[in-house]
Amino acid sequence: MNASVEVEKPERRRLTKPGRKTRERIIEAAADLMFHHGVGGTSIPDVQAAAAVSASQIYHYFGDKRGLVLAVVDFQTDTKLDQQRPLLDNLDSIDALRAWCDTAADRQDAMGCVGGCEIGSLASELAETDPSARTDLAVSFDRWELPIRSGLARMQARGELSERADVAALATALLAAIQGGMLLSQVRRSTTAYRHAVSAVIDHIESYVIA
Amino acid sequence: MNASVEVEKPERRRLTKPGRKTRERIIEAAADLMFHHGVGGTSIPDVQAAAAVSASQIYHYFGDKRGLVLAVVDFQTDTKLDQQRPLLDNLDSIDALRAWCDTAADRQDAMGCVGGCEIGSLASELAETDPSARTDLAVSFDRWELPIRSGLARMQARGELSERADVAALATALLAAIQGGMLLSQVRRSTTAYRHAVSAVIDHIESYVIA
DNA sequence: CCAGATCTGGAATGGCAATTCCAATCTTGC
DNA sequence: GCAAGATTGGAATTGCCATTCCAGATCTGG
Repeated sequence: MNASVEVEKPERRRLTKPGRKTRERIIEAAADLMFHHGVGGTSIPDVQAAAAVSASQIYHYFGDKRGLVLAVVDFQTDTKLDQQRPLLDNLDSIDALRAWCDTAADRQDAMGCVGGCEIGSLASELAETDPSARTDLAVSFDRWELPIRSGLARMQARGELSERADVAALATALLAAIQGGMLLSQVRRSTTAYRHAVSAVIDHIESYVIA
Repeated sequence: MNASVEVEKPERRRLTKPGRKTRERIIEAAADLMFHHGVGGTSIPDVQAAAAVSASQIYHYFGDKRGLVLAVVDFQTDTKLDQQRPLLDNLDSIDALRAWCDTAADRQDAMGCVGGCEIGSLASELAETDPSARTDLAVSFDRWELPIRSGLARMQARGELSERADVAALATALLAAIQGGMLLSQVRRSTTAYRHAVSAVIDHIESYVIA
């Protein structure tokens, strides 16, 4: 059983110290470019310039552009989830849910609603283009949804949420509201839609709260 | 009031009968390709082949690729709104809202959850790429949201919905749930997320219904 | 029917993107 | 410290794409 684990990433050991640094620099530059201009709008020469590396370095570390894109998907998922912690891991009250969503709204306002959601944008662009990216992004959304569901489940276990509440469905609904709200807000350049969307779903969750 | 209509497209008169037909064929082919492979994944030669036209015809009718994309945005908006009628114009009961959303879910299931929402996909890909496309898509979403809000407003005017309900916010929330649900469903290849998302928001709307 | 405009075919152009290659230069385990 | 392997630079290759051009065919109003 551990054989398969070792096979998963055997070449990781072959990365030297400066190599790891270069690899990381490439991913960060690519993630930034792809967030602002889309995957299709980001060329390898663009990444070269932004990361100050040569073409051979990119191909050395990622094989081809698809490989780089997959690395960016992982990076953005880790980054986005990390930046939401510790709020994300403590979504076990209505107030916590609201505060968490408000934080995202304020951050979006701060950047002028440019760019939408890092993961959602990648998902939309890659879903029909790159099958392995699609499955990776499905995992990303699962990782995002899990702490929401866990928080709701904890509320339910504590008896604060009705047994009739389907916490899995509610977590999915909230994530969907976030994604759809972000998209509308990006297009409209106003977080109003995002705020209305998450507010509606959280209000609905609140209706299951046991007074 | 009809003056503005005539001013809107003054060169339309210069399109000859076969010209209009060719133009339409190009748009339909481009819309289909861009839906399945994205705007960036659709080249002019691709459109040429699919529509059986020469390059000069595309440039004759649309100027450049951006012009074609804008035409596709308009076409997809008109098409999507039309295909939802007459349900879309009669969203003035909870049952009507549910039936309308179910129809979309069933259609999505029928195509294996491939492609997501025609408008949402364009929006995500073009929002930061093409400013005029972004504003066009903002209008598209407005056109979509309006009949939802109108239906809710009618319910409220009839006294079926509490005065405390913010019908504009609720309409936005439902549209966001649709978009986010579609995106999650596209990535997961299952309409479960879409169904949960719209169900949550419609349940919330129902909480404002006056028994 | 005919003149002017529209429409069409197909080749040419110029640029850029993805990828490859190879030689030279570091890093690291031993 | 030294070999083996990792890393890097930069040019070269190949192919495709957006766009242009122009000549010939077709259409439409009068």
